[in-house]
Amino acid sequence: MSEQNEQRRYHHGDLRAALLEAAEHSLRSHGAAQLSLRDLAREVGVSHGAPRRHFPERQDLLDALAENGYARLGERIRRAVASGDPDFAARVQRATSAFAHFAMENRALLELMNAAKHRPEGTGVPRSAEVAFEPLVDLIREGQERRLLRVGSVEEIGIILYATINGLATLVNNGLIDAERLEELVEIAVDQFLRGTAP
Amino acid sequence: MSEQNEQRRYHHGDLRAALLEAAEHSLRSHGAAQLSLRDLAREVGVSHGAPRRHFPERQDLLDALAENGYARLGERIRRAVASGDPDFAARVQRATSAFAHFAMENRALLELMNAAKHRPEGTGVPRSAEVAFEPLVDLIREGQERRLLRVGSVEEIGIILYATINGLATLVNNGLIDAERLEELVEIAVDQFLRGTAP
DNA sequence: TACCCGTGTTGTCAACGCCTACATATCCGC
DNA sequence: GCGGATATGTAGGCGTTGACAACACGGGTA
Repeated sequence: MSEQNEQRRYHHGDLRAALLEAAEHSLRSHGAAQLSLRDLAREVGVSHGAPRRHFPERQDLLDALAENGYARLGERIRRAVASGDPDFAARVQRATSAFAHFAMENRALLELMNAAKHRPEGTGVPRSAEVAFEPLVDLIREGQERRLLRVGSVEEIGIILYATINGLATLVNNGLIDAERLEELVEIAVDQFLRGTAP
Repeated sequence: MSEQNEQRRYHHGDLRAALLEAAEHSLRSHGAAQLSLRDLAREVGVSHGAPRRHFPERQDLLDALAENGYARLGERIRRAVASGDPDFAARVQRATSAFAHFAMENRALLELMNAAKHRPEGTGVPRSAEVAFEPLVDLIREGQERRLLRVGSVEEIGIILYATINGLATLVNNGLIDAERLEELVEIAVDQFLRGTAP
């Protein structure tokens, strides 16, 4: 098949990926509630029934988007922790700042990630979320081992830090804080966090 | 009109309130996405077009629910602060614990309150949200005045505390933490918060 | 070659939000 | 209390959606 002829070969080739990409774009510009399977099908150039093969229900597609989001968020935090000034507090600040930037660049996606509607069995989304937590948890474990933080449940303290940044981002997302203030608020919050968990 | 005859007087009497009540129930049992205006109309016993008089668009009803939620949350926090052991730290713990309980008893509502889709002009929902913040902000202001907390922007510190609890509740809501752990996590978070903001 | 099965198409259904035209009740100035 | 203005509810309809089923295509393999 000639790749230059984009017109309608019967089989799309990689419909699943194409749908996810279109969905990501639609999510970004119109929000999850406005996202329509039939719209995506039109955009990608397939019939309205085709998406069903890859996402039997609409929620399956939303879950895939959320999972993807967690993977990217985790990777981004991981990179932020690894690069730059190796000072511990600086790395924590970079990690949370990376989170905040991700949140502002992917507002609707973050809301989707925070939605309660994921598949109940859900080894999918929750699992990918835990992977995104890992770099923060690792950082806190390291801080405790190096006696920079007081001892305590590493996982619980990591969750609290994650929740704080996520909560601030949520407040920006629904218009209760201006976006420009987020960076500063995160900085203050992390400052307080480090003082509060100091040995 | 005989009040005992519940059947179909042409005018309902207080349709707006009846719709909100039915919506609250539907929200609780099926979530905001499943909430249907026509369903509510059926439940209340009016025609499918009637709700439009009180909520021209579906989002208007969701906003009203969110606003109502903020009012109740604020009131609840206010009461928690006022009653019981007057020790400062104890009052902060009670305030946040009240928040956590509200969150667990109104999961779908909290998600709605955190949604980004409120009316843009929005002197409605954001305003009512700020009212809900007030008791926390007041508490922090008092702490600073009594030299129990280090000085700093009262509003910003209040927002951070609110965001932390809200973030933890969100993690419970989407299944990343077990609900039973919330109380303990909030307690730890508030502990850290008080240490982090100590003078 | 012949078959199989993953993938895409077509047609259908019930439900929804939103709209308009119309009906009925309630309120307010006379 | 009368009568029109206004608020509130009804009836019907339009276009869109998600989900479903029956069918069409075509690449991979025995």
